[in-house]
Amino acid sequence: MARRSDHSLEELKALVLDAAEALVVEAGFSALNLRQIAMDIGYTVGSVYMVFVNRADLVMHINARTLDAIAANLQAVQASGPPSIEALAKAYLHYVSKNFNRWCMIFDYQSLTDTQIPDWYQAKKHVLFSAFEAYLAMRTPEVPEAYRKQAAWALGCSVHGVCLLTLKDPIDQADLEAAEATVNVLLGHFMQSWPSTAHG
Amino acid sequence: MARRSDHSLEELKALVLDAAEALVVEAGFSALNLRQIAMDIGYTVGSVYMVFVNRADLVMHINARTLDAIAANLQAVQASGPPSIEALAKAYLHYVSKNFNRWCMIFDYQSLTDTQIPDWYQAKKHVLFSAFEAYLAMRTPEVPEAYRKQAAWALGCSVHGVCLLTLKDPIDQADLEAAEATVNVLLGHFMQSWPSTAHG
DNA sequence: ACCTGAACACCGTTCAAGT
DNA sequence: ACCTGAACACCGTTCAAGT
Repeated sequence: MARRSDHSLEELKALVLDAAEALVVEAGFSALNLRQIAMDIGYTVGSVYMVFVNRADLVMHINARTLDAIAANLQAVQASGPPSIEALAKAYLHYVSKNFNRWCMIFDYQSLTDTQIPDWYQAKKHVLFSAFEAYLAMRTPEVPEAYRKQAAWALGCSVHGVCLLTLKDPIDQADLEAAEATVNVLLGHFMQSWPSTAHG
Repeated sequence: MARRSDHSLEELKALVLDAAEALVVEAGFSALNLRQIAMDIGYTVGSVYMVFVNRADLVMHINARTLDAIAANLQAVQASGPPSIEALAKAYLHYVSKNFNRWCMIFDYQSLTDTQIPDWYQAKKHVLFSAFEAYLAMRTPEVPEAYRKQAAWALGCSVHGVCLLTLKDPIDQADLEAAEATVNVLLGHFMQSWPSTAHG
């Protein structure tokens, strides 16, 4: 069987990615099955290895999309209103609650791969927190950059931790509201004493 | 072959648990292999199912041990010095850094099981944050309990999030110090404006 | 009653063979 | 050059058969 005129390798890669993402959204990380993906797009398992080196690589590329989507979400919030750190956190919370399975898989990847995580992927993870940093820079430009970065990292990790421990698989409204309330308590107290004189 | 005089079922269960824990500590969640465990303790795979319902159940019981160990650690810190929330957080950080693979598996379990997580296990996870709550209760008894609980939950989630995003597999001293610094920034700012007048 | 060992179903991954 | 399909190694899980 010669090359299929149906799809280029680029297109095949996109097909695999889309099918895999659909499985994850539907039923989570454990449902990401290479044979299922191949069947869904009308190819066989071997073809998946033409466009991804292995399952971990596929997972990583789905995660990259997820991280990009979150970053775009946060940037949209920043662009479309007065600067507010509560609004940023709320946007993050909402994305997570609406895309829980995809979001969870970001952490599954770490225990999945034995090889070194590539730099471009690591960088994407940090982009998430640049929104917080930009907010702090705008509000308190006098604070040294190093301290500001650390504070943004602390806040990002915190909001993240609240999501992880407060939300669970079938997200209900109560969970989401509880997470929002917790985040607001956290940000409220933190920002009330920001900036501190003790930075440096 | 009749019942082995070697071990009672209780003892067999402990053998499996110890062997499994050793594998996880050594090489992480993905190394937890039932055939390997059986070989290590001189039984066959089937015997594991005499004392655990399945792999997820075994993982859960290892996690329960881990959570108990963390709780004991935090209680020891509280008992052995002046109350300090920084000391509590530092103890948590140190436990995580010294038992990283075991700690990580706590989250792998959630995406591992399809069945409902039992209440006694869910409760253990919350015990982690009771240390923070006890500290807040001691320091500011006038704050309403509900608000205090929420603040403790917020702080617990935050410290947790910092661990998750700052520490990675081979823990080096630099990572640990960065995590400590981040946590100190966070707790410093939060406690500086605690209690707020806006609680309720 | 306890334990084995082989079977089953199902993975990810590879690769010689086809067109 | 692209794609298949079968094989391989390795899982978790089950269970009839042994002692």
